[in-house]
Order: sequence, then C-alpha cells, then structure tokens
Amino acid sequence: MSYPPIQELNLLHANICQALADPKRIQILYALDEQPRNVSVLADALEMPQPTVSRHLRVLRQQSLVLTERDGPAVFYYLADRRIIEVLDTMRAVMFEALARKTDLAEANGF
Amino acid sequence: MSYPPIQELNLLHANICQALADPKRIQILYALDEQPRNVSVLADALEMPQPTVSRHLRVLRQQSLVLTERDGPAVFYYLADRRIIEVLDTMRAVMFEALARKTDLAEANGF
DNA sequence: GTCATGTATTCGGATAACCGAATACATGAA
DNA sequence: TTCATGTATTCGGTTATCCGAATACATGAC
Repeated sequence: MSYPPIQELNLLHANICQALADPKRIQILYALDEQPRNVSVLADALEMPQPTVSRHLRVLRQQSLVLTERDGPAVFYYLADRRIIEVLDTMRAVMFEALARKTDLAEANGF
Repeated sequence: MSYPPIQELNLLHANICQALADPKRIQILYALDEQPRNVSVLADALEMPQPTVSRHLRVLRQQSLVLTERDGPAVFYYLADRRIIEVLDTMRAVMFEALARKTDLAEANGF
C-alpha cells in the first residue's frame, strides 16, 4: 500500500492556482466565458499582442482550464469547466469583503 | 467619472490566486480549516521549518486569507473566510475530472 | 532588567514567470 | 507548390518566488 501523495496532490492543485494567478489570464478566462473565440479575435478584443495571448492560452491549456477546436487555420478556445468562473467569482466576493473590512478598520483607527 | 479599473481589479484578483499557488500554502490553509493553530504547532504538524511556515503565513495574511490573534508570545492563525476552502475544494474536483478526462483520452488512443 | 518561548525577518543563491520582438509553424485555398 | 491567414515558439533580459540558515524581534514570567 502506498501513502496518499498529499504533497503531489497539493502540487497539482497549486499548478491550477498558478495558472489563474495572472491578471491577463483572468481577463482571458472571463472573456472566454462571455464568448468562446479564436486567438486573434481574442487578442483584438483584449488589446493584447497575439503572441502574449497565445502564450497565456498555452498555460491555461496545460492545466486543462481551456479546450480547443480547430476551424481551418484558426483555433477556437473555450472554457473546459464553467465552475472555474464560479471559483473566480467567489474569490472576487471574498476579496471585496476583505477590502471592505480593511477599509472599515482603517477608518475606525482614524484614517 | 472614472473607468472601472478592470486591470487593477484583475491584478488584485491575481494576487489572491498567487497566494494560493503554492503546495505548502494550500496545505497550511487546509490545516487551519481543520483547526486554527499557532505557528510552531502548525510547523510541527506539517513537518515544516518554523520560518518557512511563518513566511507562508505572511503571504496569506497579506492577502487577508488568514487572520491572527495574539496569545502571549504565541500567534494564533485562523481562516479569514471559509469560502476559500470551498473554492479550493471546487478546484480540486475540477482538477480530478480534467485528469480523468485526460486519462480516458490517453487510453482511448491506446496508452 | 533577564530569560525562555515563540514569531518574524534578512541574506544569498537557485528556479521560474513575464514580456516584446522576431520568427517559425500549420492550414486550406488557389 | 505558393501564398495568405492565423497560431505557436524562441530568445534575452527583467522581475519575482522559494528555500535553508542565521538572526532579530516580541511577549510575558520572574
């Protein structure tokens, strides 16, 4: 019998988080949730250079956060699992409340 | 009137994700969910050096993911918001399904 | 004050992330 | 095959992260 590889599990888990840990990738994920698109259309919409978008998409692809479908020379990207957006939304909510708490605290201390 | 600073928002958001993007910090968060503890007790339980735990806790604290309470010379750490654990759990579920999909795909291709 | 306990920080080096710019690659049409 | 379109990769430099080891700091007891 082998140990449950908790360390390994957490490493994989951390890799997912790492893939989410970039402002542009977050923007890309929300954009793909709004509407799946191919790389250059996405790059135009987000006003990012195409290679930048492509590299970020690779990171998301490597973590299976997005999937692809070819359409001639173009490559369509779409979310692999919409729960990732729910996760991001929850994190945002938590973040806002934490910020509010911090602000209240600061004000209570006369700032 | 000012633009909604989407870029800034996503940066803050990414900072939260970044704080989650480390295997040891994930382990620490789950451990604190199980039971709030002070630094050295946590370090013993997780078999990590005390300075390592302290540095990771600082990262989590900076993102308001954990809060503290002094108890003499000891410092008690606890989760700021249990939804973070729900987020982590959801991510794990998504991750497992993605892994399963990959495995199925590999097997379907004769591996 | 001094000490014991517990916590946080600093330093230095290794590793990894990010970007712009340039370029290579893939696909389908002609 | 050649070309146009769309996508992916590489290179070089900068910046950030992580750790072990050592050390500094904080708190309360005495």
